[in-house]
Amino acid sequence: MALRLYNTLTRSKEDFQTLEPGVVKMYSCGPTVYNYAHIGNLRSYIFADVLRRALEYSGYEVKHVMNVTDVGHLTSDADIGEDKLDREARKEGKNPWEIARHYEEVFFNDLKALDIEQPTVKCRATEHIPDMIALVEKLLERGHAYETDQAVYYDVTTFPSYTALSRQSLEDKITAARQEVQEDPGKRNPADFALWFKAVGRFENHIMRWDSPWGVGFPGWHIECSAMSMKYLGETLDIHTGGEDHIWVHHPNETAQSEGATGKQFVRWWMHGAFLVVGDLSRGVEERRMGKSEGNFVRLQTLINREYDPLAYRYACLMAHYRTKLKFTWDSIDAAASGYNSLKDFVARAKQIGGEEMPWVGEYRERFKAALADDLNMPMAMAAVSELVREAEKRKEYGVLDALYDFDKVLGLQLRSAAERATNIDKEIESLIMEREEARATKDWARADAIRKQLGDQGILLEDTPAGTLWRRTT
RNA sequence: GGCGACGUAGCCAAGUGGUUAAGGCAGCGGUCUGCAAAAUCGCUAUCACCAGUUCGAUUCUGGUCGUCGCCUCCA
Repeated sequence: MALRLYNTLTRSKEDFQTLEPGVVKMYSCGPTVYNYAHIGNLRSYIFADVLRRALEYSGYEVKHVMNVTDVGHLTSDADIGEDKLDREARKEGKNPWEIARHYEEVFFNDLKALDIEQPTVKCRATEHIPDMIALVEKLLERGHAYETDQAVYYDVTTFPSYTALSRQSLEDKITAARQEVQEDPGKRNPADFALWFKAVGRFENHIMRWDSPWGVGFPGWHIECSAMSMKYLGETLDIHTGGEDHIWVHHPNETAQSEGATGKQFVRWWMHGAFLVVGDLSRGVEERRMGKSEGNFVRLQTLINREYDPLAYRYACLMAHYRTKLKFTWDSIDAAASGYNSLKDFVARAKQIGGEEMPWVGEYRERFKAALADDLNMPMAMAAVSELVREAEKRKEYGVLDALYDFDKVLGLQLRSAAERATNIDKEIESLIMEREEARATKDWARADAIRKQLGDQGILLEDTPAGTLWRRTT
């Protein structure tokens, strides 16, 4: 199956092909582990996961690398500011490494709950400092970088295609827009960004620090992605994913660093996921990105506490295209939960009734694949799923599980295990159901209803259908 | 101030220069049903507004209004 994927670099959909036949080298910008990830962050990883699964579904082997930013980024612009990990560390009375490990663990647990495949390689920034230093040295050698008494900077004027991805002219940007921003007077251009910070001035007490050719300090906040992606995947990646906010700063910087060092194309497909937007959830939606200071911070755990299945959130994400912002409301997650539940109910029913796959199912297989191939149009793929289900019900031909389980390789909604869990009953319950069948045959409604009630109390719902009595666990 | 995106039914959300504008959720009415549950049928959108291009625009162009994002670490 040939995929067409939207490339931010060209702002168009292109026929996807790998550099090396059959193998996709894919890198995803991972989390900064100084706080919990919210569901907006997680949407990006669901997007990357669907992409990865679609590639695997298409027959590729995917080498997927994700970084863990445990160095901490600065809280404000440019060359000053408090390190986020340091700040959290002081607040919680732990050292930055402990903080980072905690949030990292929670993050990967969230991914697991969302049935997101683990990256082939997870790499921590703090464990790749020598790789970063080597890269900075190379950039210095090649004349892309310069040193001041505060830091080592990348000189963006040495990289002519710096704005190719962002398509924003540097002149138009406001620099030092915020009062607290203090620029290093040694910087040559406002857009120059740090490759290495020296532990001087405001950073004198920075907790995380390493030796380097430029003295004790810590790496800049873009260099890790260049160093680690090239270390594990080579100088040219097939796909690089991230949130759409990275189009203008982080990814151009990564490109400048990598291509500046190698002289080769860094990324062939840049792919960016759109934001989840949300407002004051107590009052309906005002479209606003989720943020810690916005009062709209929803974690996966928040959903779990409200008794939503994490996969209902995944389902909600699948109902919107990855390049379109998705409005999150309690109504929308309710809608997703209902839709997901009825899909699970259907597979449980189909599993019990069974049947051979009829030729008409082929049309839906084709529709699903076509939707997937068209830049991961999951809403359209999900529509094909819904219509497949409706068609099966209408025809009373339930041999559609092979197709649905096949689709689920990409959807990641755990349909097979949901069906198995829902229909798995022990001997005792089975014999009660049979007893009830006999009672119904003799119109002993009192006994039949008593058994229905008894099983209902155990979380087992019975459905009397022309095909016999079906059951499923509702808990 | 600069750049960009978006505005489709009660809610979420696809899509297209021209037969009936996907799908999900919610709602209403009917069928089926011992009960229950499910299923099924029907109903619910002049595609923000204005103008232009066109034989024809929701889809292209321009403008207006509104919303949002980026320009600063942030998915």
